[in-house]
Amino acid sequence: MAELRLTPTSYIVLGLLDRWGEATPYDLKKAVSAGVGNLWTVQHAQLYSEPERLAAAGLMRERREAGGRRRRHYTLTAKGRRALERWQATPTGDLTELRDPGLLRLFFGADPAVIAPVQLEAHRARLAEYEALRAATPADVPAGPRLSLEAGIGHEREWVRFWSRLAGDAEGG
Amino acid sequence: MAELRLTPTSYIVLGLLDRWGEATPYDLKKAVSAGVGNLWTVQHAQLYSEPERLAAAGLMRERREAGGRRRRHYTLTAKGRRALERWQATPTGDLTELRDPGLLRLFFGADPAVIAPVQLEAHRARLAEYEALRAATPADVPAGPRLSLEAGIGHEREWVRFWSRLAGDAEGG
DNA sequence: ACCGTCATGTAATCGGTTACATGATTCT
DNA sequence: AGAATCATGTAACCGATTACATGACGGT
Repeated sequence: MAELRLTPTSYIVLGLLDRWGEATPYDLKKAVSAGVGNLWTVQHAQLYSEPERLAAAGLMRERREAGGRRRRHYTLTAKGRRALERWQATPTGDLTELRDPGLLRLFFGADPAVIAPVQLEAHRARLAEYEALRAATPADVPAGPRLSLEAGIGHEREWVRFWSRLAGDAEGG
Repeated sequence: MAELRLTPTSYIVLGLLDRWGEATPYDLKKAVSAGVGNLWTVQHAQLYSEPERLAAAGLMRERREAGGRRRRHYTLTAKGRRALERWQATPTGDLTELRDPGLLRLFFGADPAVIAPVQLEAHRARLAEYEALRAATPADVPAGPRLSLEAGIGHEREWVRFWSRLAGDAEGG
């Protein structure tokens, strides 16, 4: 029940549990890949340690299978749900950094003609993937994931614009 | 001279040193704030430990002041410069994740009417800052930083579009 | 039978963040 | 003279990544 800092990873676990009702770390792993993973990756090892931390703080309950694999199943406690809701209701002025590996190279003097084509292709592929995902999205998925996907698409388009111009310049020059 | 993994932080240090010629950790801190910091933040404590790591691997040389503050001054070695150049010349297909705290809340069901206005204002402020920066940029800054700033502006515009729509929907609905 | 790939987890390492400190300037 | 901020570092902690393992299952 000690104090602990809640990180984005914590809220990802809390948020997923809120939807799933009950889940093992492996369920969480699958859930991450299926959704949030596009927006915020979590290493699978953390899906074992983080619920443990959260359980120690009383935000989740652990049930251990008696036989066989002895899997751990987690569920939110009321306290956990409150923490999640408080977080959802608290707007942030925090902004992400770009933290883009290609752009970092560019910043430090890499030749755009070298960087741009590879980045361009990677972003195009991702954009296509997102758009396919959107096309395949059933009507009943909640607004959150849908909007996040829209955001992702918007930014991928922006990257494609950016790197296209650089790749084009190199080619044309 | 042991093997070590070079992280983005490493390349930031190498890249800055390459421009500055020689610098103390505090110089690096100022250099980060002035430029790359907008794209990729580095905690100041790491600007003490990272050069040490790099020096141990032979990528940089350390000179210690004899008296007074006994500051450490670092310069690139030939090996360090080679590492930097190799990195610059190696395109990546690695892509960043969005990792946006506001979007994460949205994903997990936060109310856009709560999140959007605050995010919108923050992004507008940042956009204005970037545009001011661009306006004030002297003609002789190298292409790297200039292009990075362009990328930053593009993405901030995208965020403003995104959150505007959500804030507007909430208001209009 | 063998191979690959899910499924499922633990352990160790390490980079990065936070906290702690203190002298020097500048401002009121 | 005191407050606040800048300058300059060190130390401790911890979350996250990487590496290491092993059993089950589907296919050739």
